Amino acid sequence: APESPLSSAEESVKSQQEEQMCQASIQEPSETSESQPGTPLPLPLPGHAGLSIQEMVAMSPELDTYAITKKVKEVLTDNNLGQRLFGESILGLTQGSVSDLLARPKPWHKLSLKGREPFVRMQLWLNDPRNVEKLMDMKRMEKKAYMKRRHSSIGESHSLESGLSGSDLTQSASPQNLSQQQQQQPQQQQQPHLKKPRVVLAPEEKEALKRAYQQKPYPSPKTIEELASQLNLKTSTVINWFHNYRSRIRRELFIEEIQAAASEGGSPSARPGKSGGEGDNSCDGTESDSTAEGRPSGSEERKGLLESPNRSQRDEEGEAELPSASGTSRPRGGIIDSLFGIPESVSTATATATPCRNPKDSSLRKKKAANLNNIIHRLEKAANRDEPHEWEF
DNA sequence: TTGGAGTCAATAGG
DNA sequence: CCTATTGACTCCAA
Repeated sequence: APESPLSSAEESVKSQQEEQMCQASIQEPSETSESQPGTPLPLPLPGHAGLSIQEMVAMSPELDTYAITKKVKEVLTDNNLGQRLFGESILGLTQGSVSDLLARPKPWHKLSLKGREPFVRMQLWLNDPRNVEKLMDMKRMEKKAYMKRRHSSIGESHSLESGLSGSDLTQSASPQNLSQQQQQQPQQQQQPHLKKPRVVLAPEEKEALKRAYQQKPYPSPKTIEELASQLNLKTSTVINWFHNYRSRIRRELFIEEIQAAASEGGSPSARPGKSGGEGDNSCDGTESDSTAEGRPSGSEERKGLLESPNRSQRDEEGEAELPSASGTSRPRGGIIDSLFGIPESVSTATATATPCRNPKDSSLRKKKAANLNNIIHRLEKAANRDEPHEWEF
């Protein structure tokens, strides 16, 4: 049993040594009851020397988020466990968030401390030999509770809203999120039930916004107002749209970055065939002549994500022992080291074929261009200059 | 204030 | 049921 060639050239970037632990505090549930070996607390984390997760996150070595999510997805589907259950009981997140995280994990080095938390939890969960078993138990319990509920309380109604979830998991809002409830605008709100309509932008509206984005990823308030009135949308909707779009575009870039890195070197290379362009409007107004590549600033490094093509990957659950922990960068952390001792399954996963799909390729360029615009925007801002024209006053 | 990071939660498809 | 998408909101830092 040879060890994995490993290597994974660690990079020793400047990595930020964040040792600033702020004493917990934060919002721990402060639940009254507590314990019970192995049960339900909202965010149960095995003993682990009593470290809080935040501490663990701070001490965690670099994790391969892509490999982790891949493995988690595999385990969940293989065992018919849903994202909702997993998210609420293991990560303390809602289904939608879990879906997003699993589908588009950001690279470790681009995550904030907070953003790393779910990945640390996932790794911890993967390391737990009884993870699946435990989740399945919860599933059963939930079902039981559900059955009981609908059987006995048919005429009863304690509902106001919030429907299900009754389960026992209780706790859904573990992390920080209390407060806030519904805060309706102080404008005529008579009945507590005025659901917000949930704006749904029409395809043409999205197209228009995307077009505007290509033109100016960071529109001025004035431009935003114009867009809003032209499209007949609330200003805040347009603002939110830009925030969200920028953020999501950025994330896709990270992903492509990962895939590119993963398939560097020997892989058959990406298929140039661009087939299918998917509707994206291909219009682009912005053109920038220079697409000169080259990393703008030396901010990022070239991560050594290379992996070696593993021949076979067998997966077996169970044992997860790893002889020695590779000395990743973090010096300290004996316990941690073992906690994160990657069980092989995960580390192996990485290598496995990355579906080098290059679904959309044309969009890549656009995204990169947008990224450049982003940088330009910042530089301009730093230089204290804004849009050239708009000096009016 | 502005922008970014994380999430929530409604909702569209399966 | 389950998962994916996405507008809106909270927190935080510059």
